[in-house]
Amino acid sequence: MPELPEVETTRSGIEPHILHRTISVVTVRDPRLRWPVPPGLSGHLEGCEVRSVKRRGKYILLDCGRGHLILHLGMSGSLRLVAEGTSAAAHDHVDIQFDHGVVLRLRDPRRFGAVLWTEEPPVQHPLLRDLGPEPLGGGFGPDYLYKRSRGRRGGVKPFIMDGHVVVGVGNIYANEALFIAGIRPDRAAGRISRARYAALVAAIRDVLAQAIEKGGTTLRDFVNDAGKPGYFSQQLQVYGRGGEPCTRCGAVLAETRLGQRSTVFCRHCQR
DNA sequence: CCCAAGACCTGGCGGC
DNA sequence: TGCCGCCAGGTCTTGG
Repeated sequence: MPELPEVETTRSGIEPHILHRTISVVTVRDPRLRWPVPPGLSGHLEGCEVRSVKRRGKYILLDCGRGHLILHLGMSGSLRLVAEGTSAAAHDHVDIQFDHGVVLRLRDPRRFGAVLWTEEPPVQHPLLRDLGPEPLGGGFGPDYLYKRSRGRRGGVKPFIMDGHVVVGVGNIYANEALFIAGIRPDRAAGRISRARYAALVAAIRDVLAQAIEKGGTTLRDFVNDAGKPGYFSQQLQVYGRGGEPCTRCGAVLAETRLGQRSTVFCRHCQR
């Protein structure tokens, strides 16, 4: 999936095109996403004006007045804006057409994404209710991570990738942030000092904010709303560089698996 | 509660 | 060229 910067880039990219616009037709070509697309989705959405386009973690939230649309892009999902009448390609599962001739189109080859409807405030939805703080917002900081980590014996990388601890830190940026902070990904989360968590928090914020600023990293599937790939991946220091030299010390970067996720780090620079 | 592993999918790549 | 195993940006669910 898109990581948080890609989701935010998507959100900010679609917002000006659909905010205060009215949904005219909803087409579900394949409802088999992570959870089935609700059968009544068209009825809920058609005739609604989009009142806001927000994000919580990696969920994109459309306020439709009588309810909220919750979107998640999974591993391979993307949202694009196309002109009404543009033919759908493979994996274009859901279209949300607006009355000004624009279609918001969800493509998701692996179908790990989600399209859900809720009539409650979306943050009360079971999937969002227990999420940790936003990494770029208040409520996330060295003290918070330090306290949350006490007693935890698992590696710090799986710890910061747990959305119930902090949202939006995916595999790419977890690797990058730990490199920048000089912390080994497999170090027990509960045995890291407050000072080192301060460095980690700064690194997480830095790497995410920079990626958002650059419009999101692209590795494979992500395409922004203009249909052009992002270009941030060449700036990655460790992710995808196992076996290559560390940009700081030149040592060969180690590659291993942690929590079943590919993990790259420098044995010399990260302790 | 914490943690590791399994589950859900398709497509692209390297190796034989 | 074809087939096969492995890998991929997430995260919910299950079992110990």
